[in-house]
Amino acid sequence: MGRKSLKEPRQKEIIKAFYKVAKKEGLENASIAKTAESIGINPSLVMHYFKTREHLIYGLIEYILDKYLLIYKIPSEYAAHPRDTLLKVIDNIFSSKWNTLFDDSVSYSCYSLAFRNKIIKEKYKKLLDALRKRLEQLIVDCKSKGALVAEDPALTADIIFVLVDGAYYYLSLVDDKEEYQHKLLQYKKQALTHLNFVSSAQLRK
Amino acid sequence: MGRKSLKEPRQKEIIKAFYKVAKKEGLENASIAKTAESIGINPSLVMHYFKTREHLIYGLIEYILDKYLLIYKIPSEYAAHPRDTLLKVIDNIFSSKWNTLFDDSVSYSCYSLAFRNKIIKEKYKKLLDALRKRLEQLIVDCKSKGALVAEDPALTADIIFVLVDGAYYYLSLVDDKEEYQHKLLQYKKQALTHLNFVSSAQLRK
DNA sequence: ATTTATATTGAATGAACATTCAATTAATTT
DNA sequence: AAATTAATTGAATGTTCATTCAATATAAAT
Repeated sequence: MGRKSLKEPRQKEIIKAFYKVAKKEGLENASIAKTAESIGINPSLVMHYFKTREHLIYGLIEYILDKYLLIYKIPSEYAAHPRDTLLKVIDNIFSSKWNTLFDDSVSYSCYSLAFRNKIIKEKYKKLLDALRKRLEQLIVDCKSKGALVAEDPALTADIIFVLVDGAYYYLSLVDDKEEYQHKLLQYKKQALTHLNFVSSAQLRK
Repeated sequence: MGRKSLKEPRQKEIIKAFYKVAKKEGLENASIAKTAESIGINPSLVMHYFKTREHLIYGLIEYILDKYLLIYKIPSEYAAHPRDTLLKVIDNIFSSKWNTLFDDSVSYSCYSLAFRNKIIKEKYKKLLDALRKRLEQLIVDCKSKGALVAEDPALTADIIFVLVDGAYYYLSLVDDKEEYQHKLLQYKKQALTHLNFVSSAQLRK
């Protein structure tokens, strides 16, 4: 009996609002008051659903992960063939789609908190590992079909994401659109080289 | 006439203090009051030398650059041979020396500010480019001695730093010492592979 | 010793902050 | 309709913050 709980949807709503404020003004300026005001609720309500501001940030990191995992969502017409799937995912990673998933500014700010907060560190590690695991699985699928050569799929996936993270670390500072596209393509080529795809000619042998 | 200016040394002293506070409590918690107190001066004095807190951060970024450039300082016994120099620098980059240069937490926090502040963005871009340029020069030196094959030294240097930045992005979240060392070695090998050194056997030909 | 420029202090400002607590409102069950 | 449970509000707390301004102290030059 009693009133139905609105906990889950409310929490998600608050996290989304918190993210929006952080995106606009920076995580360090994203306050509970601003968050509450942006969705027309009382600041106390935020505190009701999140013990502290830190807990709100924990929620935000889970939200980041959900968003980033969307790079693995690809149109169903690709999904039938592992090779096409993997190539499409690489396309997603090295394209403007990456930036539409989640604001890098917020992501880096959350990341920097990991250095002084164990829980955040664990959550972020989990995030990076989740992204790697999914890519590893795609590589394994390709390998089993003979579409590529990979001695150690986990390592390959890891190196690819090292490239990705390093790439956007630099690219985020590049304003010139041409330079941006040029570099992005270079980095993508690097990643593809690493993936060691078997050429169609070789496949036919 | 009038009193001698203490501007430069005082500014540097304040920046160092600011860095120390940021290292300990996080950049977002590094206040002018705490910084001033840590070196026993009045907060107003900080404001006297830095118009705003932002200007203090600008100074901090220049300080970061100075520190990071120290990876290129190597013992003189290596300096005679480009190959040894480059290898030593790679050693420096992929070793615990990297972390002693500058606190990653502070660095990432500054970096994240680039997304909402053009000046910081430019300064950080300059920082990354400076690190790349120095490495490029080392590669060019090696190339001219025939110690390695590099079609495009600038690109090679860029890719190496993409690997470095991506590597530490992940490694900063790894607590397990063994895993850390293992991964670090893997990443270092990647970097060395990219450098395309000519083997001593080939050199003798 | 007076002038001059800079260093340094001290007090005050108002704004924003996270968090608390008690009170009220709204929905659901018996 | 009475009881119950959760949602939501409102007011208040004390702290910290960056920044300001005027006042004072100190050193160098005339």
